[in-house]
Amino acid sequence: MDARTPSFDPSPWLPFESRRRARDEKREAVLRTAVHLFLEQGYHRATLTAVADRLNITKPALYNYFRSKDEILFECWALGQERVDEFIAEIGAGGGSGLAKLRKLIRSYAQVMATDYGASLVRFDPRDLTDKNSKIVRAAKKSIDTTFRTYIADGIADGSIKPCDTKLSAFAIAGSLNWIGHWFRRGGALSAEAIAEEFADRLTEGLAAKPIRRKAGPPPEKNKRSRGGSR
Amino acid sequence: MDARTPSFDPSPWLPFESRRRARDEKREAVLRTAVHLFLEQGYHRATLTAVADRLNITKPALYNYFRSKDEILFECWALGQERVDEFIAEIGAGGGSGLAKLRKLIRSYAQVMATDYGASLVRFDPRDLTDKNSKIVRAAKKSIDTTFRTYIADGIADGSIKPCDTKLSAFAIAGSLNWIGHWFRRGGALSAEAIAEEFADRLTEGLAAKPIRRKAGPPPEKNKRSRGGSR
DNA sequence: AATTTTTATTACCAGTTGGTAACTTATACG
DNA sequence: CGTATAAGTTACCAACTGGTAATAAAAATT
Repeated sequence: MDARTPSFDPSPWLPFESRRRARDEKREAVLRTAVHLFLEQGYHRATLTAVADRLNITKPALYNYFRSKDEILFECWALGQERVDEFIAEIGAGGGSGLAKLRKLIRSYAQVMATDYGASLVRFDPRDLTDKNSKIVRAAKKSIDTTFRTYIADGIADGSIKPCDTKLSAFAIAGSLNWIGHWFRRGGALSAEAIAEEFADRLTEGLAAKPIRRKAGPPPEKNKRSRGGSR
Repeated sequence: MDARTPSFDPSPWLPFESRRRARDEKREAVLRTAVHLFLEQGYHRATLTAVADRLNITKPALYNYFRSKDEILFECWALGQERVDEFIAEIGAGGGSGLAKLRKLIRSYAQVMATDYGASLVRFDPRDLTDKNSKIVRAAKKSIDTTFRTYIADGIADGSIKPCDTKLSAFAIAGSLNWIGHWFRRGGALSAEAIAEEFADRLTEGLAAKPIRRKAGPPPEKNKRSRGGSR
């Protein structure tokens, strides 16, 4: 794990690279610890001293990597948003009907929500950020909402989705997905993938113009219930 | 921008007016102001001084009615929970299939979510409360979840709802509903009643064993508007 | 080995805010 | 009217916590 420069290293660049990498690694470690603690205790209750303690350093050391507590919060959010931007770009680049794109969106979004950085997209309060960053967050949220609505509208236009109120439908779907960030627990009864699959079906069942083709077997079977109690 | 309209003052403590209102009325006024401010600024950013200011009194005066800030928070939550308990009792007392009960539940829950006290059920963090109250909140949340699951299971049992994963279905529905507390704005384009109606349809469309009977006319039209609030 | 740069620590401060004590004023009541 | 009680106000504090020198230690560079 130690990326220290080997003494026999011929390149004068590698030391620099490794140094930079070490720094980035530490920065990331701070974020990982911070997002975890912020989620666990809540942003306001979680102190920087507590974050530092978990990293075996002291509070002022954190200021070598971040300028302020709210900057850390913002970076956590940004990492989650990055994931979202990625798959949205992917889906946008690919083809398919509006319904198909919507289902992809749901699947990907659900899986991101099941991660710490993903949860930070909905569990943190933008009002804790600077005005500037708060605006960025709001714009991103708006953009996600627009994506949902666009795909739904696309689906209505191409006939894959029944005519419906795009705004309310988008809210309904986004609500179910965002909620994942609140109840999902790693290692629980449900895997992120299973949730993603199920939600892609469930949340579009009512919207699909035609019944959704299942992977195998005839439509619904027995009551497949999962063991209760997570939360 | 829910404007603070200084044109009229809902506070019982009018600057130079008689101060002989009932104690309970004042207590309620504190809660109304507090829940509003807590939602507007977030619990931690909202100071008791700010709450008091809006009521034309000073911070220590608040302590005539409440013992602490977190007690105020808890009472706000409790008022919202009271509404929920009420309609859950009502629905439980009435009859109907599992699907019918579920739809009633969705309708009522959606409408409560569109109120300040309702939103406080999902916008406030139980970790800000004392351990004791925090437990009460968690128990209540669990109970709501159980209600959702029970109605779904009832529906499956009586044939009104297609076999499905009760846990995930409950989460999906609750998520959509809880999300209302985050985006709903009074005086916006959508009324609480319209949202409630639409959600009762949309969120059960995929679950219903048989197509839902609409109030009138053939299935979906473009941009259908649900009108006529029941209840 | 000496020097510069990076990284971490100790010590500390400032601003905020929930909460309290002492005191004052208004209302109810005998 | 005079007294008791409830309700408000002013003044204040204690504790917490984000953030900042000043400084030491470690690492890289020369």
